[in-house]
Amino acid sequence: MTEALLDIAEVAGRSGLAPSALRFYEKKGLIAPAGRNGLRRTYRPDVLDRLALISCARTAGFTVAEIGRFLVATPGDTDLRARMAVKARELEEDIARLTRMRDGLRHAAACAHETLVECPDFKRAFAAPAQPVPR
Amino acid sequence: MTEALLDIAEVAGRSGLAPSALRFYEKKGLIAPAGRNGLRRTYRPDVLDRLALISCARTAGFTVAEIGRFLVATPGDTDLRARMAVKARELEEDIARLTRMRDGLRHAAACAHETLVECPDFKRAFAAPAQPVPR
DNA sequence: CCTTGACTTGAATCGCGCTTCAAGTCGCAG
DNA sequence: CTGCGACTTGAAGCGCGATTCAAGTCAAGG
Repeated sequence: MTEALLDIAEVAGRSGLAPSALRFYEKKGLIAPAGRNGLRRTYRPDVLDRLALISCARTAGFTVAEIGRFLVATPGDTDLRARMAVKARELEEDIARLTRMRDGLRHAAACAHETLVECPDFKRAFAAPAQPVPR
Repeated sequence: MTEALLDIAEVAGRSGLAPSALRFYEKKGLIAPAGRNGLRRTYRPDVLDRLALISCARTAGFTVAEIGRFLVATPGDTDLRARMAVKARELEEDIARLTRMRDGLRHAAACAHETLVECPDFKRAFAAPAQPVPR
């Protein structure tokens, strides 16, 4: 356990993130090094969990700022809990959209219309509820 | 049917996109006006379907360039079909990630740990298979 | 001690997807 | 014909999420 701390390069390697990204996240308050070895940042291993979470949230469409807010959440922060619930609902919609898109793509990879746009099945997948605008 | 064509403002209104976005998409080859009325672009009504598709694809994470490529796809373009299949598989993963994220958020909105990061249930939701790196 | 080479910093740059802006052009009502 | 106002253009700007760069600093090894 004398080697408990990870060098930034180590963290970069294991997390799959660039060192520059780690510094970027630090500047944004998402992570913090445990200390330094000379100038070199060193991290506690559990930063890897945090980074996994961050990556996941990023690819789920959260902005870095949002993630930062979530990461400092305490149980008393009902405001933030509400925001989380909202986000969960938004994710629901995103999932539905992605699912439609996936099905559309699957069909598109198989159907035989001149161009995608002419495939009625494909189009049907995107009766997007963007702006109903009846008239 | 003498009024078959839509003015750009009309299209913007019905599609929920800004006129500037329409011009932007045109520059990128995603859409084309049917003609002009003076300087004013006019569109065939079916451009709305196309725009719905585009919006959907955008929110599904496709870049404008990708969408452009998909839109000109012909049945013979096996390359592109392959790419679509790949995209469909990627979407699958995205959906899985979003689902995990949603579940994590739902839990987070309810659980009672000091900070999110300390909630083992929450963390468990993100055993991200980013970089396994066994040793 | 002096080199090596991986890190450090802040600032600049990039790619994407638009939006905004200044300046110009048109159709149409009066 | 005149003026209004909604459009046109190309170019510049913006927000985000990083990456890249130049210049500096450090620990360890020869």
